[in-house]
Amino acid sequence: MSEARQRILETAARLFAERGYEAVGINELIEKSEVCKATFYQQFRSKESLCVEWLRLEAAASEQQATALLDRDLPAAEKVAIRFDGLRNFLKESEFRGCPFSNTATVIPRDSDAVDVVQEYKANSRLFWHSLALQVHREPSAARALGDAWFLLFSGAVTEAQNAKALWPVDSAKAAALSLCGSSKS
Amino acid sequence: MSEARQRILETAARLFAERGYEAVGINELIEKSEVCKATFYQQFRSKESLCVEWLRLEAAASEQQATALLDRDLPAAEKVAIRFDGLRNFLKESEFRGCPFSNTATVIPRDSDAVDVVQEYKANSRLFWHSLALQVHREPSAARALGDAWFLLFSGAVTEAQNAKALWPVDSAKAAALSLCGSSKS
DNA sequence: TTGCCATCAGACAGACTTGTCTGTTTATTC
DNA sequence: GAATAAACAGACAAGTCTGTCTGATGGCAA
Repeated sequence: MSEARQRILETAARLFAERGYEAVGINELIEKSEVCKATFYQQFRSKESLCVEWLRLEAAASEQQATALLDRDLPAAEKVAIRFDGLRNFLKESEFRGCPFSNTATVIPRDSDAVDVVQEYKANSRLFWHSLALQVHREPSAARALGDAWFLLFSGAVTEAQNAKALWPVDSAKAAALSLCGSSKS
Repeated sequence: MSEARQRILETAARLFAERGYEAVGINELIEKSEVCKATFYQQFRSKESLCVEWLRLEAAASEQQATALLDRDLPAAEKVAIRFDGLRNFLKESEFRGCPFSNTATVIPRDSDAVDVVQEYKANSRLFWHSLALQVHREPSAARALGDAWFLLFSGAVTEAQNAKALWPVDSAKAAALSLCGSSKS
């Protein structure tokens, strides 16, 4: 990958995360990337194609993290706690920017390629919670119900922490998630 | 209220809900409202001030609906179910447009007055769930935990139904919400 | 040396945005 | 009938946006 492309992607990741995809213009982006406009359009067909690549990279990183957590030798409840603690840190450090995928999905056209990336990320995210739930329930349908509940609590926590600019949604979601986990262990 | 103002607000409610606040321009708005630009700017200081008014009206309508539901003479679990069924209908009819408040919050500047309206709406929404939870648990802290869990499941369902353009998040959230309700009834 | 290619620099196109302005028309009320 | 207020019509300002284009510059390899 060319150095220019690399710089663009790094800058985009930072700016898009900080202020959202649509609030960052190409002109600011290339300026902060120290790249001229022609170079940008040589590396990326359009702003949208940069968006797709950015989301793909974010998804890949997230995927890796999820797999690593799943593979650790810990009780499922512990992993659930770790996941919510990680969210807590993320939101705190990023000043409650929220989920890049959901946020981006609300501002792009319905037919954008980025929509597919968002949906794929979300599907994988749900699968992560399902896998985790299978470490609690052997019965598939019960595991799926538990996984979905975790997934939705997590998503709700991100959204409402972003809205309230506070951490209580994460704490409440974590508590609820753990209680779902504990109450069915017996 | 002048007829022009009324028409603007009605059109705004429709367009903003359909495509999001930032995707709708003033020019389209006044055209569809059959109102000329000078009239718009006589009725509203700016697009942002229209946004604030729109959200206030939405919040008031939602508030009214919530109060009506709370006051009905039904078991709490039934009311929870009704709330999620209502969400299901809303998403279906609106083609998964999601929560106008959360969606708008992601596209407006952090210092906009609309942010306050969003936060107030969300706070009231949370209070609704707390009130409902108090009909299950007498103990305040347990009720608050249950209410928060419901609130977050609901929020997660809205977000993920919007992303997936599917209804399963609502169904899963409803099931989880009812199981939380039922498991603690004893 | 010659050719190639990525990058730089930045003007430019064209379409959008919100918001202001001037002047005209219409309706209501005294 | 005249005065007042509101709405209409639409040009215009000033800025934004994405994306294209031309031409210069520097490095590398055959």
